[in-house]
Amino acid sequence: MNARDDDSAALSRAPARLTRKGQATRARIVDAAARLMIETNVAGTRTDDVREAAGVSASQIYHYFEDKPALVRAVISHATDLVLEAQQPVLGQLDSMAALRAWRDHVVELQRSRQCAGGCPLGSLAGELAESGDSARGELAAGFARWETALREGLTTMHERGELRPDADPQELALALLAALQGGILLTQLRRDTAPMRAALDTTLDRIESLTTDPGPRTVEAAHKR
Amino acid sequence: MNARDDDSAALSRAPARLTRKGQATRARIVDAAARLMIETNVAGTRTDDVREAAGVSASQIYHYFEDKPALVRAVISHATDLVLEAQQPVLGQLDSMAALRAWRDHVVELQRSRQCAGGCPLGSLAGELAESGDSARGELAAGFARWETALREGLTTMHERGELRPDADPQELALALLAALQGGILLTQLRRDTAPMRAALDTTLDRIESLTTDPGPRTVEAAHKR
DNA sequence: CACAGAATGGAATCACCACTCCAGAAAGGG
DNA sequence: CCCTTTCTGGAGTGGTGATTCCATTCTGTG
Repeated sequence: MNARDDDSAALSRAPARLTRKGQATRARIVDAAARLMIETNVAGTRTDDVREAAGVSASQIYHYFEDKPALVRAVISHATDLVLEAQQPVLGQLDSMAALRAWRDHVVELQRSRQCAGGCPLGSLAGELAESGDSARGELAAGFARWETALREGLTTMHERGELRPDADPQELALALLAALQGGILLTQLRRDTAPMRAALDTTLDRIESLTTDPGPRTVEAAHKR
Repeated sequence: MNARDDDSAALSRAPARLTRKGQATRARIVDAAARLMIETNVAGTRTDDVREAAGVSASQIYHYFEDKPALVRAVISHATDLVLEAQQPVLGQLDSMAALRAWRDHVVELQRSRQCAGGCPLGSLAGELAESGDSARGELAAGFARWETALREGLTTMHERGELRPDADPQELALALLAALQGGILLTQLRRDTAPMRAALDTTLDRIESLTTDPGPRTVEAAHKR
């Protein structure tokens, strides 16, 4: 989704120019670090674990990154790419209730397939790093902003087409959807059960559907009032 | 809310009987540890920080707790008490839309008052410890279960009174509300702005209101269809 | 008030882990 | 194909932080 992968500057200590081989090594380090840090946690991941998983020597890591925090920043950015990619292609076309419901099914299935262990890659990094410095927090906020944008664009399209009532706010609904997903996954992770995330997403989607101008009798409200 | 504060057994290494003075010291340790671990994070909180903040000597901590994980478990339980207490008395009577909206205002104000820094005490512990062992995860799940119960009871009361439609599910709505709050706070923490948590909570509360049997023209739907 | 168990101080230990150093191999541009 | 720059291996090392030990002082009870 994002060829440059992460930083534009100042994240690496490495020389300005990276050899083809160097780029590959750097990518392997970020990839391995991301896997480990996301599966368990950042604090518990030692540089030596990364070293082994990436198949590099100790000095490599410090050849490409200033220090551990710099590596963590690269991991956050990479995690954002992973999360957004994992939701494609459906995330790019969230402009109908059917697409939104399909997206919901997709993310629920994603969690189910990993036995509800591990949270959202970006969300679990956020929980651990939110108060560990402004640079990490900014990186995380930027990641979520990209995600929110994807959600908002679909809702905005529906809004502009007149499929959502004029008084509906795509921005607010996108935020609510993202929050419902994050909170839902957290509870799902703790209970090892998808019920919380299903409840959270369905409730928010039902709300969105109730703001739909579509005359179809699909909402609970409509069914009730009929 | 909970006099015994946390464990019933096996959390302490301390002798079966605690002196009055011993109880006070133990409480001071848990209290200091909780403050530090919640404000920043668990991994970054050293036993020596706790020692200093609690005004005890190093051996005290190990007199009362097996090891750091055991202390962390006690902190989780204590954090649950703190969170639930901070929402009283409104949390105990969430049996009307007015009460729910008041609760929403209360938790938003709570975040605003701390400049949106730091997440939910229980939520941030959860994000950091969810994959750090089953005992911690169980303790966290238990904490959220207590919270969810409080929310569900209010909604169940409304349901039984007939203020919510028969097809509304208090259990599901309580879960959705808790998830919206957790996800909303996480995003709010990252952005240092209450907008995400307001969006998440309002959207979920609007959904609940739309499941209300109250004839009053208070919902957006009602206003629109009028 | 004696004494057994509990509480305390603080120095010492001990493992662990991020990070450094240096020497040598590969890359790639002119 | 030479020479500069980048890449790599791997053995340190310095600091940190969890945990222990033991001597000493309190507490509460019979």
